[in-house]
Amino acid sequence: MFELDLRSRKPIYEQLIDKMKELIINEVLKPDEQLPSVRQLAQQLTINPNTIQKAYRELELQGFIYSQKGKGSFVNPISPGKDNEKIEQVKQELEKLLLEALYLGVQADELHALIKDLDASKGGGK
Amino acid sequence: MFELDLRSRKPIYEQLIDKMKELIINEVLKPDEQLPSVRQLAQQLTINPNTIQKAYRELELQGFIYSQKGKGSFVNPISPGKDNEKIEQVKQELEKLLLEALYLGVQADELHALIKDLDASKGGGK
DNA sequence: TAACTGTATTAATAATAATAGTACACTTAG
DNA sequence: CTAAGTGTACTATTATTATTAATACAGTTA
Repeated sequence: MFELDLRSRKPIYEQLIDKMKELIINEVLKPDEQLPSVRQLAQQLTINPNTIQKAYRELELQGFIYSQKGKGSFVNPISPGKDNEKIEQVKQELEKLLLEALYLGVQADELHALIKDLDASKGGGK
Repeated sequence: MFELDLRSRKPIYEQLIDKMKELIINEVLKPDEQLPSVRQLAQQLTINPNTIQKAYRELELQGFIYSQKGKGSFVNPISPGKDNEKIEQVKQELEKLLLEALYLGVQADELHALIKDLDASKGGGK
């Protein structure tokens, strides 16, 4: 389910966070679906449970998952209009990247087309 | 010219890279304009010259600046159609962020509007 | 020549990432 | 209730990376 690059300069727990976010955003992991447990995933990836926990803690902070003692960790269903801070943050990052793309010569038309495609395939599996 | 957060978890040299890219992309720093020297900027920010050098080296690798022994470091004018790898990389990051925005409920229309604004103000100062 | 530039190297320290081991509280199936 | 699973917390240790420090060298320019 996960592929890690142990020799990357990017910390393992950050790679985990990115992969998880990707799976959640692409709805491979559905709302309220249970994630692999800290120990189970650690064994599967042959890394330390503490590293998994660090990733899960961060994902919970960012609002992507929720955890319950004794039960497990689950995908957090988005509550519209609730994550205003997060949305603003993402918009800011987007603005920076969009400016960079335009600076590099990417045409606005191409960006519009990209959005259109992504929006169309939203929720539609892949 | 630069504001650093020394107690941030983000390394100083990465903060420097981000600030520089921002200034270059927003054309506050013009093509072929000379950047502050390694030692000068280090003294101004009261950090080590090696840290500045590390940032400059990375910026050069990423194609944003070029450096010449004995002369200085300068903003690299973009050469259209040359930075294909970089463009692809930025597009990939963009796709991830756009998906996240859509997942959080941001409307496609809003994204289109954002691009339109950014594209319109391109090169027009701020 | 003198005073700038970038660049390279080595060493030491500070900060962070990752592992290891243990413990506790909670949930659930038996 | 018990056993085995869950998340969570904590301390300690090691490995990796970031940062500083001090030089040194090569090129440029007034």
